Amino acid sequence: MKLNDITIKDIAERANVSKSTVSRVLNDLAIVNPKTRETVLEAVESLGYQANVFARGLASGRSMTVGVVTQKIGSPFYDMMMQGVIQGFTGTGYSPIFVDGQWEQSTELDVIRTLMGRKVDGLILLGGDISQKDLDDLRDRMPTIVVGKDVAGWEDQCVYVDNFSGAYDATNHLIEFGHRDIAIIRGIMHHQDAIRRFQGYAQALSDASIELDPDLVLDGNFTAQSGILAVNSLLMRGKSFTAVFCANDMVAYGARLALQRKGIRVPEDVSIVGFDDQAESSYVSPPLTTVRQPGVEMGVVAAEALVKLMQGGTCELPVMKAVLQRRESVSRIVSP
Amino acid sequence: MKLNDITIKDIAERANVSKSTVSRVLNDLAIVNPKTRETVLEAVESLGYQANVFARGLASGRSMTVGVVTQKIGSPFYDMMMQGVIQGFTGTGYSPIFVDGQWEQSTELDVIRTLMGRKVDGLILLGGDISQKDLDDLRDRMPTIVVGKDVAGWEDQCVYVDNFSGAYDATNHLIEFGHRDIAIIRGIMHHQDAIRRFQGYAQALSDASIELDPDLVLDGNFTAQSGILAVNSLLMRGKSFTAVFCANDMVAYGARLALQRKGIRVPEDVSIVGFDDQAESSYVSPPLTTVRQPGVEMGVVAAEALVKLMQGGTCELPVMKAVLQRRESVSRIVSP
DNA sequence: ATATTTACTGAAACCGGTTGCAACAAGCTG
DNA sequence: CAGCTTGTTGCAACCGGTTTCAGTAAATAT
Repeated sequence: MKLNDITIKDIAERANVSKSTVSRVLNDLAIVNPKTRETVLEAVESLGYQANVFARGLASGRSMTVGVVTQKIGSPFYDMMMQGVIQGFTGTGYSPIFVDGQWEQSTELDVIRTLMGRKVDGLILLGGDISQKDLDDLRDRMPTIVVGKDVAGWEDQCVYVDNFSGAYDATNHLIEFGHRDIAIIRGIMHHQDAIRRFQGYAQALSDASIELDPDLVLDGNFTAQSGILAVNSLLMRGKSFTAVFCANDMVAYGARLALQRKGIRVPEDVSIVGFDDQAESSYVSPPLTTVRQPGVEMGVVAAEALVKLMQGGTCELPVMKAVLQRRESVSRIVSP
Repeated sequence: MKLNDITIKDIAERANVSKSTVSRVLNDLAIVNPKTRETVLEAVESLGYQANVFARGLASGRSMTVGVVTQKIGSPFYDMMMQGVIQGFTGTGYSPIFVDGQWEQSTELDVIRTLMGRKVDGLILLGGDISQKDLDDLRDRMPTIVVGKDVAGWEDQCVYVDNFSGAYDATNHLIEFGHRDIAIIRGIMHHQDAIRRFQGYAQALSDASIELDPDLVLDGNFTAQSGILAVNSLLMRGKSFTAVFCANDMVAYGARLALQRKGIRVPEDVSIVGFDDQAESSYVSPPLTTVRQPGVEMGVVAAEALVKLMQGGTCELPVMKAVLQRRESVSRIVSP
């Protein structure tokens, strides 16, 4: 807990060497006599020396911090990724600084500006809406990893799950269980994931020769409230359906509640599938069948990749799989 | 998006003044001729100058960053507070750095060390286990705000809710609804909140002249899984009970699921109350009666207070109320 | 008119590291 | 033994700001 005002000069004096030598030992980027090295390290140890980040940053240009732009702190999926990012950086010497883009392109550019002003060594973008051009510019300036969406030409620097196939699998699961009238509550349709998920849904229907019924396509905004609204409007219109595929788990919670309020049972009367597999989904009633996105892992992987990138290496990003978690919110349709 | 390598020297040249004058204009801590000032500001504007944080930090000792120690990223309540903290700092010029203490005293001290090495200007501790002595030491070194627990002698620097009265109210609500055999699934009992909540529970029982039955006191660890375990063990022992007060909402989810698995209905057969009011609780089935902790607000308030503290002022911290949210997981007992 | 403030500005030291370059000793080569 | 590496180290410049201190010109006091 001791705060030390011990500088490199103190170490130098204590070890009877020059500041330069101490610096060399600390960064081992030059050959130092093993004995000298030992002496210096002892001095460092006994005085509890900790380098001043500012001095180091000023002199070297490196800051040992990375900027992480998230979109909405408190949203389950982004939180998972943040958790992963922190995890991925612990022990590497880099500290993440988190900023919130709030799903606003201008805010996002603003906060990135701030981060650059803070001289971060690298950037992790969790989702986000900024233009391809700005992204490309960014990449020229500093190591950057994008998480949660794929960007054209950025194959090596993107960590994302295949939303299309996740949605396809989910929809297909419903179809296999005998469902034909499958409603979808979509996400915000200018988000890539929302689009991909819708495409996966449409493809699965098409592959099963089920015509996509526009009346069964509802729009939402990833919140539970929007799930409630969507189901209510569906019910109001008297559309018949036996299953709902939701943009994410929160929407699924809302949808389930809205159904229950009308006396419609899940899954006996209507089946529900979500997307994300947030922590609560295993424990709600009924436990939610959903597509698991490995948010934490994505964060970890992104952090590790960025470290490699910042150290001048290249990184191999694994493909992340979205896998269907079958639980109890889907039931088999008994053919009449 | 432009990255600028423009230094104070460039501004000085452009404005035909010295570096010192530019610095004075930028920090306005000395009288500068309005005309000179104008010229400098124009130069700053037109060149898009942004001060180098390292140089500034090195010279002034201030870093404009604050350290935030959380306990578990991804845990709903801490996430709410983090969200609030970020919110509270936006626009103040300070950036928060988040680190994770992982509920380990030693880790916590470690990460605080790291933060000090990064020369943060202030510290926000979200929860945490470090000793009173270490806390006191810390406070001597730098502005510190503790969130989520009360510390003796730190009245002006703690933001916390009254867990005791929250738990008291929750338990009392159950009593008023006719419950007498009220089980409790406690949190980790060396956490202050867990202790306070238990005390509130005990007091409410005592005030209603209900004897506390040790067999109805179960231990958990704030996870849904521990809620399941607790309920199962309760059921196994054949104890009769009509209500369960849970350490937090996650535990409540687990408890509900375990009951349902045994065919016990909530709230018809057994009532449940949680603590935290996380976002999902309004939408689960049945919507969970719980005690709302204003996590986001607490974060905001903490950030604002710390800013005042760092600027040499003092701060007035409002008392945060934990208020009972009555929803549908509690039912009235019909007296026989 | 001279002395003394007052208002403003610049030179230079300093913050605590990193790094290019010179220096010096020891070991080799011829 | 002179000449040249090689290994190791220190000196000093530099990174880009802040801040002390002295200095100048104008304003006020005497």
